[in-house]
Amino acid sequence: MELKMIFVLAAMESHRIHVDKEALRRTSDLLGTKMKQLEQEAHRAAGQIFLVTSNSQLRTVLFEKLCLHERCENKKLPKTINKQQQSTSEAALLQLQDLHPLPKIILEYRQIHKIKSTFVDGILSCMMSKNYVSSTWYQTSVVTGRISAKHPNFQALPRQPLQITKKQYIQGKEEEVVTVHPRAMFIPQEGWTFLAADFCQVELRLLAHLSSDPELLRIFINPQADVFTMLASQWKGVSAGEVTFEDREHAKRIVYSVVYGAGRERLSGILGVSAEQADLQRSPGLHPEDHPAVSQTSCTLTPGAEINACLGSTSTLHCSEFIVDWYLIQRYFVQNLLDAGRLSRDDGYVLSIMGRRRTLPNINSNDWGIRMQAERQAVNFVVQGSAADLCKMAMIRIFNLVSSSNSLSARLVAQLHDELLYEVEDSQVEQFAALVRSTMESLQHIDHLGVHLKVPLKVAVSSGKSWGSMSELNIPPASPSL
DNA sequence: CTAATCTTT
DNA sequence: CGGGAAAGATTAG
Repeated sequence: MELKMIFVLAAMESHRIHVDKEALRRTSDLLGTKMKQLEQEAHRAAGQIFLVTSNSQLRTVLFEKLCLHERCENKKLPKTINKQQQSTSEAALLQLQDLHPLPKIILEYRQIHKIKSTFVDGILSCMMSKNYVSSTWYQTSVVTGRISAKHPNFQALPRQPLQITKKQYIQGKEEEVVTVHPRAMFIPQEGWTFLAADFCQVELRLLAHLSSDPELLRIFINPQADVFTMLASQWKGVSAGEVTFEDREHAKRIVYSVVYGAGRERLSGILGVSAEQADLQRSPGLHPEDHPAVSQTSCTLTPGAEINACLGSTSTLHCSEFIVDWYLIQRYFVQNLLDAGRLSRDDGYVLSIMGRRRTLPNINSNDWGIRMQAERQAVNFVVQGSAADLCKMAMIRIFNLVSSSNSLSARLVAQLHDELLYEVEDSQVEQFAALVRSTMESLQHIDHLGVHLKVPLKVAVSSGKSWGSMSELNIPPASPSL
């Protein structure tokens, strides 16, 4: 499979992705002036001049000059990993933001700085005198078998636009809100359209298959609404239609965090609850040595109620009429992998669905922390690695179909792990969309590799005239047998 | 929780 | 002056 991938990646790498260079230059200037404003505000708030990008200088201002840590003894402020210094991380600044104006300014500055340096100026530097980019793609740099991209890292461009308020110094003008969206800078060539095909909840479907959890299987076998939307709607107590992008994303993070073994600290952070709040009761019946992450913390999502994080209780996240015990899935998944022969303790390796292997020498370590980390990596590898296998197979099959076609001219532009981005001639969009979707969904069964997933694969297709403005494309479902 | 890349100090 | 580690941002599940 990886040998066949070489041709796919070579074709993708030689494709020129057009960029609106002028728009990129304009946003660079815009963000530059905004950052200068924020820098001045920061200096004024601090009462001195300092390098806003330097965390060590910020630490001096925040804790030695303003002594903000002395004013929040009830809160626990994060420390740096190595030395036991006060951290200037996002979590720390969020704790401090009500005590002083400076933390908020720094948070906004960092957000804009990241966008400007990496996604605006960074992309510009990848273009030199051209008006297009071509990433370099790697097949061997990710341990799970995913592919990665460099210069630019196409897989890490912000998905959400950034809103910034532009201060107007012209009399009679109101403040102007401008949205900056790096993805919108990428445009197809004249007469062509971007088409994206996304494997829906692919890792969760693989988790259902690999764990054989009946409730999780039922969610995917029955034609259902989006799982994360359902979870988010019950969590927020609103209808599915009212769930925002952020709500769904939050629910998604909670689910993946729990199944991949997040501990008390991490989970409380994601839930937006302090670790102390998550540390209320300890159930005497459980032994933390056996299942540290799960027995220390678990979360309950009940319809219309807010999230409770508490120690020792079992965690269930209700999903409409389905009640999925994510905690239980997490707890027994390592045993599932051992039973299925996907994880070998004796030989210290783990296998993906298509036989990709990762060695895990620490799976038998005497050090509890090291051993548990290897177990989390085992769980994550089987799911993430299997998803990577599926996506690579899809890329190869679609590549071969296009190559052997007389009419199709679609080109692969990028791969975003579970999503394929193509550039298609306007007249071929619908035909190609149907082909991509049926090819991807057919990977539920791959006879010669012995792959037979217990749940169907679902693919969502969208198209647009820029990468920043893609809209769902409704195509008739594939009908293999009539 | 897992897996990456990129920029700055 | 430059290599490397650390921190903190982005992405994907």
